[in-house]
Amino acid sequence: MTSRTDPIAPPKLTRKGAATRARLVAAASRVFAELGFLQARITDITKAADAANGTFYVYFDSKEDILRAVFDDIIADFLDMLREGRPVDADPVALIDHDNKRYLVAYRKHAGAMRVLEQVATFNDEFAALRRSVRDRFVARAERSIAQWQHAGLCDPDFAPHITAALLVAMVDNFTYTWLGLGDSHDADQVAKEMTSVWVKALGLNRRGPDGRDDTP
Amino acid sequence: MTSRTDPIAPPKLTRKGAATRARLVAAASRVFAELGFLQARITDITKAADAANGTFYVYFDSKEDILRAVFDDIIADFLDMLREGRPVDADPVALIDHDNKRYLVAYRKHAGAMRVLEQVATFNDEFAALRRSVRDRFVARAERSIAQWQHAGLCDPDFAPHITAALLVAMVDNFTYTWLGLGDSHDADQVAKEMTSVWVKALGLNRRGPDGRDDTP
Amino acid sequence: MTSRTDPIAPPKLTRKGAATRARLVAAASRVFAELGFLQARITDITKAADAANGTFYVYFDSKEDILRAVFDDIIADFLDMLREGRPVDADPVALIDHDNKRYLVAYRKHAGAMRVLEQVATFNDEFAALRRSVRDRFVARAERSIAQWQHAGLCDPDFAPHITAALLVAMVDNFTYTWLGLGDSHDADQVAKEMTSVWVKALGLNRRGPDGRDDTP
Amino acid sequence: MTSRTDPIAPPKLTRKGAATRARLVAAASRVFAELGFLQARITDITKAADAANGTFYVYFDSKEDILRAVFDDIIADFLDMLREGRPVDADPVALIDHDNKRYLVAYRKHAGAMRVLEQVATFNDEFAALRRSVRDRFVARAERSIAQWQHAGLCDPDFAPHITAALLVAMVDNFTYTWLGLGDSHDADQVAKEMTSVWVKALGLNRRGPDGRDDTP
DNA sequence: AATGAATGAGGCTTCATTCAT
DNA sequence: GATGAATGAAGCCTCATTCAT
Repeated sequence: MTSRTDPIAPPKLTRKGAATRARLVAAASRVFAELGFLQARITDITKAADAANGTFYVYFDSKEDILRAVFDDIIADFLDMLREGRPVDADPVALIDHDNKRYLVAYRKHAGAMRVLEQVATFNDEFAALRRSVRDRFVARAERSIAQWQHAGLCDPDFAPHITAALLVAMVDNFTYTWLGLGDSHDADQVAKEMTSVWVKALGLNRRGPDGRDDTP
Repeated sequence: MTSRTDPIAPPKLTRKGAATRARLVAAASRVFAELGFLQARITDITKAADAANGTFYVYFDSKEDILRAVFDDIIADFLDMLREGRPVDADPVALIDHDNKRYLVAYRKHAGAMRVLEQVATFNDEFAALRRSVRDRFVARAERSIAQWQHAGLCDPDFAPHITAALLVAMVDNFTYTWLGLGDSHDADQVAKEMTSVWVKALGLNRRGPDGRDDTP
Repeated sequence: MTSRTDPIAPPKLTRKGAATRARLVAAASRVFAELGFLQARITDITKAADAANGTFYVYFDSKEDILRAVFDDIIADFLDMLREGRPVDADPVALIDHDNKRYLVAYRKHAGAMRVLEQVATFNDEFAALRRSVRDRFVARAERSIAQWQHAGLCDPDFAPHITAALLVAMVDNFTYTWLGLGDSHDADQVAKEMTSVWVKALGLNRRGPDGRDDTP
Repeated sequence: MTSRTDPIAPPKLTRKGAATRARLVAAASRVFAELGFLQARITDITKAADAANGTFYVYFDSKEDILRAVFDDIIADFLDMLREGRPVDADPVALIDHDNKRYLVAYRKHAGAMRVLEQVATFNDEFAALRRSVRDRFVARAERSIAQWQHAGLCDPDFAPHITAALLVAMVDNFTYTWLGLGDSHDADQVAKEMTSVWVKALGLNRRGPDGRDDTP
């Protein structure tokens, strides 16, 4: 059951059809965020989209299918936000700080959807894979950076990059989930600061000033 | 209708009744671990317990109710395992190392149930609260220790104990979930080592040798 | 499925057994009156009798069976109350007045059970027959009296005794049901007075004084 | 959840939908009349309507809900039949005679439904209220007429209109139920005649001839 | 393209009754 | 005689999905 959004077989939609489809996706996004995937009924979605029940199946094969479409949009935006404005050639600390802050911002924007993804991943293999792929991407990026920094003598050489990256990503990921997804209350600035601080200390990064000298006390 | 597991009104069961109830709970534990909560049907549980369908309702009101009973046992054991053998008066590093290792061992033992808890917590408020309470307990303990260490001058004084504790617990919690709950592959010894290492470095702990001298290089 | 109360095959009960059985019947009477037959569960009865579930089936075959036992007692008492103190050789009016009043008193005493009978009679042939037999007894008695009075020239000769008796019994029966069974509010003295009045006028009875003279104005 | 028959929020049905709904109501009417409310299963209704099981729940929430719809139709027709052709300015006797006869005709037409109402009223408060409201309407009308006649000097002034009206309505109501609802056998003409006769005599009505003179013997 | 009616598989739950002790 | 655990038939109801316009 391939998604209608499968780029291999792009469906030809009239302008009106595309609009209806988009309305459904937007409605689904709202409904899922509010009720969760399990609780949401097809009817809730079509009602929210002001469409007839049967219209749903003109564009989607199943609830999973429209969720896929919802995530297509959201995950793309989520990833875009993370890449956006990433400093080139910045020192490690600045980079980590930027990445963490972007993550928090992006997560806050899509907290509803992320919570849904967290839910669906617990019982659906496909979305478990999607959820994992998002994480793996971060782990891989972090791992790459860490290895580089180790190689360049910018941080401790004595730990396994992969596990450490996985640990730190788990930290960011899950803390953010409980905070923004589930409603733990924390001060945003402090969170960003401490989060970066843990990374920096865990990696044993030497903070370099603008002149390249190590300014660790 | 109150749960049959309500500690306020403990039902008086004959030996036989208690045995059947226990068989159902054990069966439910297995079935939930294998199929997940959502996928599991009452019938799966009674079949696994070799009981008639209606027997289920002699002891439990609903799938949620028996899950509660399953968790009654498992969470208690989980927490017991964490407390077990905790060194008294050990230095911080040894303590952290112990706690992390115990956590991993306990989690491995109950990985199935923990995965179920993770699932149910995404759509059921009661179990979301349970899941959170387990976490909060760890956060609180960590926070308490950290504050002590800060006060005693054993670790960095410059960070907020609560957020840092929450971050590190999130790390352990979620890494363990993806590793033991979802099947990421990692080397157990290495995980324990790096996990503790991140804590130690994040907290800026001074590792003391047996003679009490700071042996940080 | 014959009742355990079947007089043809009287069960031999020990003193203790008879007591338990009686406790169950009494409990059933209360429970049925409070919840109605349909709503009442066997469990409600045994609980009210402070007996174990299975004990019920030591003495009764089914819910219908114990209801039969409940009615055995109650209908007998109901009929006894009606016969009790019936004046011999009284004039028709006094007789009618007495019968109506006794009916109201007896009904009030057993209103709960009568309501149950009314309910059960709507779906169970056996109890429909019981309910009808109670009524038929009254109709027959009234019809007999009326025919006598017609023959004796004490009332109008121009109406069919059977239908008129059935009409007047329906009136008493059903008015009493809605009043005492369902909770319509009326003044008891007034009801008795008007009820008798309708009978007297409907039958065209000549009220005789103690000296036997017609005292109709 | 409000009933689909809620007049406040009338559902917009297509012609086809309305037809299916009507088929279900008609089927329910038949099934209830034949089996009684309690014995009837949803499946019996959908089978009789030649519809799938789930179709029932497209239009109704429960067995009670469709019964409401059945009664919506039937009670309305029942009441219409009673009003139909009521003589204006007729003398009391003619009016009573007309009302009684119409009642018998209307009841005969809807005997099945009335028996169902009698059943459901014994355990369901809503329908108990409906059943009572039908009766109260008659009592109120009778009471009004009686009071008028008393005021106009057309009948005895010495009795309480409300109780007497309630008594006479109980008579008609319940006699008719046992006769047409439960199958007592009586001659229709004779019933109507005696029924009216009891009313007339109970009320002490003076039968006026065409010239307005009292023609009571 | 859009509609909304129709479907029916599937799981839950009750509780009268039976059983083993 | 008394117990209380065990049973399973029976019917309800939901809702994703299909169908016919």
